[in-house]
Amino acid sequence: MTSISEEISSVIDIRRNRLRSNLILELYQSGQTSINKMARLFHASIPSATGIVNDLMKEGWVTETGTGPARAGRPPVLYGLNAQKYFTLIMDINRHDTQLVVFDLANQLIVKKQVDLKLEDSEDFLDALIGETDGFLKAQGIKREKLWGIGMSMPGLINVKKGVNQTYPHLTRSDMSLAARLEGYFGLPIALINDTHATTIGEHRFGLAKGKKHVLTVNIDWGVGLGILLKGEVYNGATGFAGELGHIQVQPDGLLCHCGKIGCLDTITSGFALIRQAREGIRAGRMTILPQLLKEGEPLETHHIIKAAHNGDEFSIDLLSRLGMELGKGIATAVHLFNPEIVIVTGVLAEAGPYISNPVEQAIHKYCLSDFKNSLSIRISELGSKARLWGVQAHLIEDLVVKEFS
Amino acid sequence: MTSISEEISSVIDIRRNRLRSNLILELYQSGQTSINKMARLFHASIPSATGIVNDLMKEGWVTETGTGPARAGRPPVLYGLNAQKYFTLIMDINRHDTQLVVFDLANQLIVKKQVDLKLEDSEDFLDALIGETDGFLKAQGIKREKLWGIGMSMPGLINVKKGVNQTYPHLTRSDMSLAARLEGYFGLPIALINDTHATTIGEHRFGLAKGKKHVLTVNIDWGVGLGILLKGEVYNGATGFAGELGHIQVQPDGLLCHCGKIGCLDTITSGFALIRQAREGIRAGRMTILPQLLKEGEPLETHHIIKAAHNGDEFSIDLLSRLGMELGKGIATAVHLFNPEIVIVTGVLAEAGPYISNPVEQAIHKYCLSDFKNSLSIRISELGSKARLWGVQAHLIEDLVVKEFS
DNA sequence: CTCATTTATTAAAATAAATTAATAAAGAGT
DNA sequence: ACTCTTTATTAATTTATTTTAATAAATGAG
Repeated sequence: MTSISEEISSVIDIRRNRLRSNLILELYQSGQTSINKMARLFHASIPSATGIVNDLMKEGWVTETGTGPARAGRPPVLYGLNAQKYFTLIMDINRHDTQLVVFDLANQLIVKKQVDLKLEDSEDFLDALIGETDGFLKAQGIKREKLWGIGMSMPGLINVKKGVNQTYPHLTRSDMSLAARLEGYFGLPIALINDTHATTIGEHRFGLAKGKKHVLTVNIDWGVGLGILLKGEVYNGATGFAGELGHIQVQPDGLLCHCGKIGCLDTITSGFALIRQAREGIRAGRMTILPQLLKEGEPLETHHIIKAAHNGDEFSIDLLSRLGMELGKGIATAVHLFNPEIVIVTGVLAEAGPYISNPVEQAIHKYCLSDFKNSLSIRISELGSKARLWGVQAHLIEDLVVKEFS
Repeated sequence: MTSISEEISSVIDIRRNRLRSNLILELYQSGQTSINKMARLFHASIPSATGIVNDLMKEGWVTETGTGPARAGRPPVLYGLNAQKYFTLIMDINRHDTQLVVFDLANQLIVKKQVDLKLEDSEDFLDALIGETDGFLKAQGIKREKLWGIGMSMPGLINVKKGVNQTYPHLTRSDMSLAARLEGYFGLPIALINDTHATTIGEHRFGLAKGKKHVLTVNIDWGVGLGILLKGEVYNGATGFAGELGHIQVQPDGLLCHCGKIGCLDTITSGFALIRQAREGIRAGRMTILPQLLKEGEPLETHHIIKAAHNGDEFSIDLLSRLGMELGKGIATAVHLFNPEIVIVTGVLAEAGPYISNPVEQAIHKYCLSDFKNSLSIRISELGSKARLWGVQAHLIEDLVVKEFS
């Protein structure tokens, strides 16, 4: 026995814990696997894998989930995570609203609530969020003990190490970081992640990017975000800001961006820019059905323009097409630098479907060297916002597993 | 004993080989380490690490290299690679000439020969290269048996898996890839790598980027190349083309690039472009000492312009400064996408020192969000072309170790 | 010179894990 | 129903490796 002071875990413990966490993660990611497969995958013997799986079953982490297919002979028993061992709480926050979701460990949605909380840079926001969440959990009768941790996605430059969103500094009060405050209040581990990064993980684990190693996700919402996945892992950059496609300069004599620079991509291809362009066009007397779509006093939003386009409104189609071209040019730049296998377009503007994706694809063909194009596919997300929610979940769980079995 | 047909290596062999290759790589990269450190590093016990080191010593891979410092008590014995176990042959090829270099495993230069072979896209080139190399090895009395492998760096889009340079397709004859031909002729493993990628590895292992995790290397030569190192590893992209900064469009109404696109960065900021700009200026009658620097009939080259700038020639300084600004703008784009810790400028134009680096830095300040700048440093390489040579060497050895101890 | 301190070496003991083998179980095909 | 094939289970055996401990070696400090 080692004394408490010299709590240096032994080599054997380290290796055993590594195997345990590998197994848990594999079970989470694959859904279910046989012992044979796991043993081969992690270079362990079958008895030894069996032993660990049995331990994990005793501890309630793992259950038998059925049997697999067999060409001949006895079919393998499949094991999976005990989906009810813990639940997770996901807070998905954006500028329009906030979703509170509870998942089980099989990514099954348990309960969900859409809350009318728009992200803004104030101390009050976090208080309101905590209040809403508390109410939600109480109403649903979900005890803190049944929660494994909290995952939180939001737009902005997120410094993961510090647990801070630098785009919304006022969410951090005095000396307590955003993550620390939530962690303190709920007594649960928090995983903070940028919304586009989360989407990328979701698409990689469960969507169009499954099995791919090099993936870009373009998220067109209020601004333009780029999610990057390289060698099968999310890439964050040195300080977590990688992928700021929205603030590369594309027009030297363009408009002033909210970031203070001139002619950023954001000033042309964001949801914000689209509305501005539409308003300008309407004011200039362009023919369009857009004004008719608005109720008395209702402000113009992106979904109106998308709807108009789907109704054949030439003006709206034109706006989306121009936006797509410019966006495609920006994506072409990213493609030259990252050389990905797949680019996935997501976000509110992805609802515009081919009105966006066609010009994007066209621009990529125009601006990319053929060497890049040949190995590249451009797709509109099929998972939609589910990618982001599942992405946060995957990120959270991967984080928790490392913590739990360190 | 397992029969030959069922050569499935056991779990124990796999683990042991992994530890062996880890140790060898660690010894190569660190130069020398103590057994204690290695055991801790790779989660093995001291006796077990000792055993493997002793085996490796018997096999001639490892030698004692001295003793390390000790605050108190017996100083640790340090072990290192046996530098003479094998030598490596490095072929460093570019459009001006070719260098043949033999290193030992401690990266010490054994012999070096500069060969007057300019890279060109023809079958003859490879024959000439093989001939020169043969002669070089014979003249130096270096037997094939003493060589562990051959590392080869050259510009162009290199498909590592296929062993082909797609920019110079004629180096590949009929059905034999470039790498396969060399491998066949010399009977040695070949590691092919893009020159800028090699430079990046060199700077990371032995230069300014040592210890950094996220590094960009900008190589300004005939064209603009970008070397990318993320999470401590070189990043190649899905098909090995990542980092084609030179062919992102920066001028919608610019010049036609040799790649067929319009207004690529290459058309403004490459060595080729610099000479074109200088010629145009001279023809337009700009005041400059450039013509005086040229001997009768000598063609203008980049080093003339750099020399003129160092002599205070305003025209040349102006040219370099404009080029630096444009290059900096391009780098700013890459910085937004990769969020690196350090950007290292290398290549022939790096010789221009502050005439290039100052405007580059200025442009980055102008075009980068402050979040990126705060954690970023821009440096001119201190290793120069040594970075590339050592980079190829490191790449080759890392490759060989994996092959040798699989 | 002696002591304290640290690394090295070696061997013995203990443990963990792999390997092996034998048997059982669960289907699929004939 | 029987064979074939594969997985599962279990136990015995063997091997590898860790752990422990005791001793030796190397150095600096007092």
